Amino acid sequence: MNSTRALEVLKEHGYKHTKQREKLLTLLDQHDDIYVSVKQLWEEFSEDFPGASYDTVYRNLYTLADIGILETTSLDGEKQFRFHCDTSDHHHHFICTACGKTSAIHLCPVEDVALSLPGHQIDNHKFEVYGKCPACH
Amino acid sequence: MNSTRALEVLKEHGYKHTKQREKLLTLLDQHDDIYVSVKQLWEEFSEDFPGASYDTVYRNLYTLADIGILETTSLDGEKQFRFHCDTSDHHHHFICTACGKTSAIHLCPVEDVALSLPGHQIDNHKFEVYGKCPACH
DNA sequence: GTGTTAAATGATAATGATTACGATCTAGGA
DNA sequence: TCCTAGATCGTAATCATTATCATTTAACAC
Repeated sequence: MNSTRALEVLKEHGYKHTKQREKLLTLLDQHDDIYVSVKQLWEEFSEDFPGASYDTVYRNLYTLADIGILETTSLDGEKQFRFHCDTSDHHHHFICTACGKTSAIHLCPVEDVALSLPGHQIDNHKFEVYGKCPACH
Repeated sequence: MNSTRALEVLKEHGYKHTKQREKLLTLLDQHDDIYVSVKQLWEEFSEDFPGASYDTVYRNLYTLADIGILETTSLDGEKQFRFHCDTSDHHHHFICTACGKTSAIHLCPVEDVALSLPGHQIDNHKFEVYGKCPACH
């Protein structure tokens, strides 16, 4: 997923193309596969839009997550955002706790778990691995 | 883990035995293997200690988690607590989103993940499965 | 049992993330 | 160009978490 494609998806969902959204998507593009906090994005955003409402950044990030453009996680009680991976296969992420950089993990045990929990209805799951990426290690 | 053993562990760590801590542990005992929020515990706690400080419940829960008596998770941005499992083997949890009840999951893919991420230093990981338990299903 | 002291609690408020709301502005179609 | 729904701004409310400090209390020595 990238900003160009994201703008199309926004349109498909009836959302308008605004300068603010374009800027926000550009920022997300720059962070590529790195999780970024609302606060950091708002700070970067404010360089181009002085006095920008925190709510604007916040609301748009949640909108983008809602329609599947972004994926989120929560680190230390703070939500983090990044573009949703393009790959169609189900996968998870290693997350570097130093820089936020992520690496895909292409194995998931949830199928096996389902077998070991008869009578349980499984709605979703979370599997994340934390540590230091090669660059930060 | 139960309240009796927990009081011993508290003592081992140099913490005092107070009526409040005893009550809190009793409450956790009653919830057994169910994740409970600070707020709910504080409400139940307040029945015996009217006007109890929220901070007392909160602080003690974090202390108990620090010394390994409790384990925590975060649901909808709210921390939840339960007694740490007695079993010494590494495991994870299925969590019922309706009642908070947990079931142990005795398989973990983190070893395999480590192999697929050369150069990464893995510090910890989170694997949780959410859904409805047999009773709530 | 009494006194001492460090720790715990109560009362209150600060902090930070998230969410809400009304007024104003603007994108996009008529 | 005009109109209108949607977006943004400015501000503030809400909620979970954390801090502060005076008061109380558990644990220990005597």
